[in-house]
Amino acid sequence: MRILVKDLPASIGQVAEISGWLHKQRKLGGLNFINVRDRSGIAQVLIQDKGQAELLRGMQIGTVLKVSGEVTKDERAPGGVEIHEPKLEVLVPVTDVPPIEIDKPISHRSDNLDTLLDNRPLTLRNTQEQAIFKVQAKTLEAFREFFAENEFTEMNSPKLLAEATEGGAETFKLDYFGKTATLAQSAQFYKQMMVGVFERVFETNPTYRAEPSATTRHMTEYITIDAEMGFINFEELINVAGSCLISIANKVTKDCQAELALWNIQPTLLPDSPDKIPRLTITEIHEKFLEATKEDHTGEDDLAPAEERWVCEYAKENLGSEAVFVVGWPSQSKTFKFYHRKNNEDPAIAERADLLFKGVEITTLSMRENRYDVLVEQLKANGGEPENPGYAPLLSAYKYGMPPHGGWGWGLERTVQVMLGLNNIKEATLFPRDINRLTP
RNA sequence: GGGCUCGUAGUGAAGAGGCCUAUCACGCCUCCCUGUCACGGAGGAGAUCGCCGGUUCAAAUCCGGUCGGGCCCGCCA
Repeated sequence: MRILVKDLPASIGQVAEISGWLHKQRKLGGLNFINVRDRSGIAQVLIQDKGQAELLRGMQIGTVLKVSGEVTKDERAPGGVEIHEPKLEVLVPVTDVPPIEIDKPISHRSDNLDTLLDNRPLTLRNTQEQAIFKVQAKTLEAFREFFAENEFTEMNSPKLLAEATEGGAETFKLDYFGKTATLAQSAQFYKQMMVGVFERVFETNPTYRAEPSATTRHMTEYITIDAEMGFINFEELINVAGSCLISIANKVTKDCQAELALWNIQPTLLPDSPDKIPRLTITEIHEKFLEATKEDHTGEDDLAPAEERWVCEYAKENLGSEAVFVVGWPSQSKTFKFYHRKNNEDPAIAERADLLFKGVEITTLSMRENRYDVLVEQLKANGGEPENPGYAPLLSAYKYGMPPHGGWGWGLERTVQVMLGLNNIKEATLFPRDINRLTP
């Protein structure tokens, strides 16, 4: 019966059977070492028998093997355990030489991204690549855990839509039985409608943007962690997002030590409570950045990427946090969406914040305007037509009782990208889609 | 969409007018090797230098075009 590589130490002295992929061979003549990889790790097998060694002649990395032999304690073996006097069975022979080596770190230089991504089915077998996506899975798990603890209900909204109504991003259009459908650019309206149902909802959903962006942090398809909650104010909303980041960072730090070590990641610096995550206004950041770099962005109603990187470094050095909430967004600006809520005391300011983490904008959160009449006004002011049938479901939810509410869209891949210090978001995506890439 | 940049064996790199019949490392093949773990040693195969055209006695190298990447900016998650 098969056991996993990770359980070998518990079987010392016994005959055990493992199955997996041939990951690496080191032949020393009468003494041959092979590494066998399964889902739990990599085991060393010592082959001395000539006949057994001969079974591997011509077998390439990736050959699927069943190996049974005596589990032996040996300080010289990695992990202190290896399999001796094995009986090998080739379950699936691989005789073609793989296009890429997977037993050592694969180049992540931007010039070589194509090789990394074109060969995804193989490059993902590399343990360092696997680590990225274990961290991503753990991050998702941490999100779900956080949402469960805070009584959010998980939802799923349609990605095939009749037309684009939210505005802002370009949408993909496709033929839908003779009509035109669009791919969802966000779950915004649906999660707001669901606030009227469950108060607190979240969704981990694919999001499609037809923006011709060519940067290290944009893709045409990515995963958004959407959350929306009712009966909350702006300060509370920010603190929930901050708590969420802290609990994710803590869980990943605790549960992914081996994976983080593979990428030489230092522990994340975050305060122990969300109210201690710095809040800086756009104006403050423009001014500090100007002072520090002599580069002037004052007066602009958004941050430049260089400012985002800089302010996170600044906060790390001076404020004990690698995360920063950017507040003080002007409501007279194209960054203001019609469903955003203006501050009651100062309507020139939107109740909106961006969460920057390790130099990248990972989340945008805002309070939503929950008053029907004001929403319709803002929609008109934004050039929208309330009569457009696309708004009907949302307006219906508003008309029949929407509490004060707010929420966020949180980029999963960007979060993992910065947690692992990766240069390009595509490195943190299994099968990325961007302006140039539709395969594999 | 704008600007800048890069395409050399399967992979990663060097070569920047003639020393190139293109170099190195990894991988692959053959042989040697009983404690390797980036094993080591000996030998071998593998590249019309992205493609098309031009300049030149001579082009991987210079020029133009083209195709395919990347980075930055705009925009955003």
